[in-house]
Amino acid sequence: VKSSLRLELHAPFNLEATLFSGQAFRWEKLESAEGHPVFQGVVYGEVLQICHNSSTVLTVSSSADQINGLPLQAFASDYLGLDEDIDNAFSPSFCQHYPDLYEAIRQYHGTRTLRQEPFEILISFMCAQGLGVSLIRRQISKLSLFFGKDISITEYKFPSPEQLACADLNTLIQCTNNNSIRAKNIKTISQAITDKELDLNKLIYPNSSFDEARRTLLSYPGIGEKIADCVCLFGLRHCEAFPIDTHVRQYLEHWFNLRPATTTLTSSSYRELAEKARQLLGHTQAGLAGHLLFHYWRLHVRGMKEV
DNA sequence: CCCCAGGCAGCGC
DNA sequence: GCGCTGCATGGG
Repeated sequence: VKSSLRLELHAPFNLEATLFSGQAFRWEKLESAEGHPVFQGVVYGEVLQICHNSSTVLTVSSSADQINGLPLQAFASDYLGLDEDIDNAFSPSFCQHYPDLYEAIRQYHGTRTLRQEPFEILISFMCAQGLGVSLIRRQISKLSLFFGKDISITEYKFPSPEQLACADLNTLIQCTNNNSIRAKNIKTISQAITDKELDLNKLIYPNSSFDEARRTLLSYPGIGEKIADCVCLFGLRHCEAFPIDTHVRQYLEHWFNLRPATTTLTSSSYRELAEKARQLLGHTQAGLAGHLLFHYWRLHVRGMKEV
């Protein structure tokens, strides 16, 4: 550990829910003998440890005093989304119409949407099609183990686009749950980034509009409406993105009686449904509100485990 | 054995 | 345009 600091919180923050609500796949909870648990992750090639010491203080330590060109404190507040206006995640009219639901979700008040590394998020959600979280996490760790650079005995940097572009296809297939189509799609988009055909940084808000970012992503094989929205929300800072997966589809129908026009989600019925959800939840923070509902639905209605 | 997991693409109609 | 199916594997 090179650098360590205290971070003052000025609004409610839920570290555990933020790291384990299904938007980050590589964070670990370290055993702590006593006191508060320490969470560890690898971001931009540096080891980051965070502990929620009290309701108003985080302790952050890292293997570097700068991450992604920012001083540790500035990086951590940005990465964790501490500036998000969580008190307004749900509009006044939503709270008025759904008071019981709003009250139930308050146990996760303080859950943020992380601003993660665009490339890692892109590949992670490309690995997430129709699989459970345990299989998704396994794929991400294998990719890091086989192709990323080792930082220490136990920690691996997530691979770069170059490393995946020139990866041995059979080794890559081993990492992607033996799905050769997925492996090939990951290679294709990694090659496009290596060749500078695709620049994810240009798609980060506000460098590009939400519509342009998702249209660009959709032009690559293996990326559909849902994955494009996940990448936009968790990796590209587009807070109006509203990913619709099987869980979201279920709760939209169960709680709000919102249904897509077709039984299998086509592009147009997906977009139509997402727009209806934005009208219900508000456009500016639809992603955060949807993420909170997603987390609550999975854990408390479906009874799934966090990790 | 079944069905479902943070889906996508290709096909027939 | 819509609906079905293959892709893969672990867990309930």
